[in-house]
Amino acid sequence: MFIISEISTGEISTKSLFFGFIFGIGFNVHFSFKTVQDYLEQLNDAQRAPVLQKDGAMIVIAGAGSGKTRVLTYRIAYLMDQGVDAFNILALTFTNKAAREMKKRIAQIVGNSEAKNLWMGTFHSVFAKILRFEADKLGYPNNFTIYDTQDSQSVIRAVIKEMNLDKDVYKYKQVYSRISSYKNSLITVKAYFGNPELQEADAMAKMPRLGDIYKSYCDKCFKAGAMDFDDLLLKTNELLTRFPEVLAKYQNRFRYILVDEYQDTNHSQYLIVRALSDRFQNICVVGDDAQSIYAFRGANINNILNFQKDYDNVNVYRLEQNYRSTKNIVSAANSIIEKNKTRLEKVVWTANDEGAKIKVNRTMTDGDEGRFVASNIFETAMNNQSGYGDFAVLYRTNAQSRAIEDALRKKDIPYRIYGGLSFYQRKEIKDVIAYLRLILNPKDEEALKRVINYPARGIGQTTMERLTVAANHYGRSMFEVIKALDKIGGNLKINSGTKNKLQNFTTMIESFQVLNQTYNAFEIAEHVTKKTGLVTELKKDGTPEGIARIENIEELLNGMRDFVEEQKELADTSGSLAEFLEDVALATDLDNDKGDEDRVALMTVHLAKGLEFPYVYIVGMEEELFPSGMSMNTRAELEEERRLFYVALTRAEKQAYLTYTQSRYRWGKLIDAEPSRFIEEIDESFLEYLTPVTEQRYKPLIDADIFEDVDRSKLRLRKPTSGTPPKGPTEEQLRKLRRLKPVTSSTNKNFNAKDANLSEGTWVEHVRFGKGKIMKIEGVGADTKAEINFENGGLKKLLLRFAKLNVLE
DNA sequence: TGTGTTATCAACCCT
DNA sequence: TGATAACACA
Repeated sequence: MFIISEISTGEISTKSLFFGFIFGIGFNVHFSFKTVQDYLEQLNDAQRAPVLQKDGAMIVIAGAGSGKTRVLTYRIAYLMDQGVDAFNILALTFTNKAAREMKKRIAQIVGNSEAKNLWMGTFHSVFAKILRFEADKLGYPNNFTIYDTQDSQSVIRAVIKEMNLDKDVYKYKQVYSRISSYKNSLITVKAYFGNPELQEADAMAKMPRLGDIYKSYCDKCFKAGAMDFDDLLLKTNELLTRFPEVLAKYQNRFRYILVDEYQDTNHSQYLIVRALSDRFQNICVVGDDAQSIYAFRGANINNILNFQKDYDNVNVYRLEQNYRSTKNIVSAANSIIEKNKTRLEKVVWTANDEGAKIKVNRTMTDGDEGRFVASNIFETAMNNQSGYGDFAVLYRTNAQSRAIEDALRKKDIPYRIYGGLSFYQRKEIKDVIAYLRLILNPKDEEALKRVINYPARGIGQTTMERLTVAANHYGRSMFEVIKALDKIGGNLKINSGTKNKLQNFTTMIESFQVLNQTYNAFEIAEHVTKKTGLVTELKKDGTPEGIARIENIEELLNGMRDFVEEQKELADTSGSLAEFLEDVALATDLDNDKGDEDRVALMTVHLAKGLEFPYVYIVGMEEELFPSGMSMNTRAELEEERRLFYVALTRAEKQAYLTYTQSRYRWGKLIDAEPSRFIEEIDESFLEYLTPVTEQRYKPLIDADIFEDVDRSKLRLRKPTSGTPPKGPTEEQLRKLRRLKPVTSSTNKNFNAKDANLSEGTWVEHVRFGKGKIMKIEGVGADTKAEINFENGGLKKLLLRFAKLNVLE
């Protein structure tokens, strides 16, 4: 027992010896070997306290960068050290990636073989697993398909069409999001029809048939043996409420529950946690109300705000020391979040260096903005000898990535875009996946519709419609109808040629099913891509796009091979197709990240939650964009945008940049923009303006960049269509540009109302509000405000140095 | 039935 | 602008 002799710490439980033993053998025989106690010493007092409270309910309010992941990992390790069986611990995280990383870290402390037994993952993946096990109780097959958003929306579109409803009134995306929010609030179809208020609300929104759509949608999913994302939570709730013995089983199993990012849980998730923790009440939730950014998809910030009321004797812990960022960044972020009214008391501070001020930069166009970011990254990387992996560009919407990408590419700076159209959403990938889905669940109508005639097999629209009718009539899936064509074919008007084609298809799928019993995911997929003719089809195509698609399929296959290899190392899994598909269905964009590339990261602020980078560029700091124009109607919405900005800013370790432009292409049009109010909200002492607000850089009315951008957009056209003459700015754009030459400088600090020819009684025109008369001017310099009565917008008070006004003669 | 072109429509954040 | 549905045509 040479290992034990190395241990110098006084009190060690046998368990930690045991874990240490495994750890020592498994990882490093020469080791500097550590015990759980050693790790505890790495925590500060505030972090250690929640780790050491073994039982009971507790909430850890963790400021940005305060080491909450450490607390969670060490708490789990400590529980195991105290004799809690890994099988009895459930840890729910926000992303799969977070779960994987945490598991890895725990394995380093307690040993791989024990960590493996932890239940750790996102709500969706953990309960998908449980549902697979218990599906029959709810009438679902245990090989149920998980529909993604596209699948769900496609079903809804079909329902709307079937019911002969006006698709302009019943917009499928809107319908989907309404249904989704019902599900997240646990309003089932039955509950919906039992609640006149809801029906009335939908009627008011001109969608009186919403309930019927909802019902039909659920029926279709059920028949297809499919659950959508929201079902994974809704059905779990159903399972736990309807079957007390099942509830008891999982309560007994998950004696210790930990929930990360608790501020972003929705009602459905909240109830699951409540139910599971009800018996033992060993519940630890971690979160930061200041970082709650998912209200738009049903997250309820009240879950964290009210946690103390939900359990007896809740201990509240606060992590307030930030280890990530400079004093400047922390203080700036604090000055922002203070503006929010609904929040828990907490003071984030740091012992780190003062650091550089946050740099604010203004440009003329979004193209300029991209070029600024690119050259700044280039210079900073050179000057500080940093790798490109130290940089992140964060934006509010995916559409903004384009200008940044263009600029980075021109400078040959390597980058990686996260999110957007993810790998698994590409057509060719979805096609392969659809075949694989059909193998496991032939009732999966969305998958069937997708591939039954791709590659072309001569099965057309008419045939499909006839099959749909028959499927509805017999209450069977299309696959089953095809199988039974010989018996019912007569009434279907499907000729024998078509019948043959259909049956060839089902026979092919069935042959795959047979193979699936002996081969792993990778082998099946390779066989499928060959046998179905998918690759042959793409090879025929021959275009660069077609070749890229083949490469993507190859990448998918490589990914599957890796997956199978990885699963082999874990004893309890086999790398089966079923396991792979579940992974894919619930994968997020971050999950594909290997993290080993030295590239600039481009992503939305939402995606950046939980990450950190030395240098962060927050671009598009403009009104209507950040804060988003769609989220400025209520105080709650605006506060969420502010929290989002808080999240963005607190990603930065050393240096943050805020950039905005004066005009930007949006929706294909050049529109003008004003700087975001969030820049103003930061205490000025933390900011440094790179484009001094006093300096008036002369810009010609028609900026060269504008032409450049217009020209580039033309170059992007794949096929230069014949004869269309090159277009400069349209007459309308020119008119707008002329009109918009601001009378009041957009950033002039020494603004003087007289110089701008503004006085009480002057008639002016505003870009958005139109014509109006100045009623009153108040304040001096940068703070000069005017009260203007707009003909269409009513009385508004505008800060003149930002308002773009035109004097009307 | 398949293909190429035109018209229309939507446009954030995401498991 | 770009994605996709609808449409015209071979």
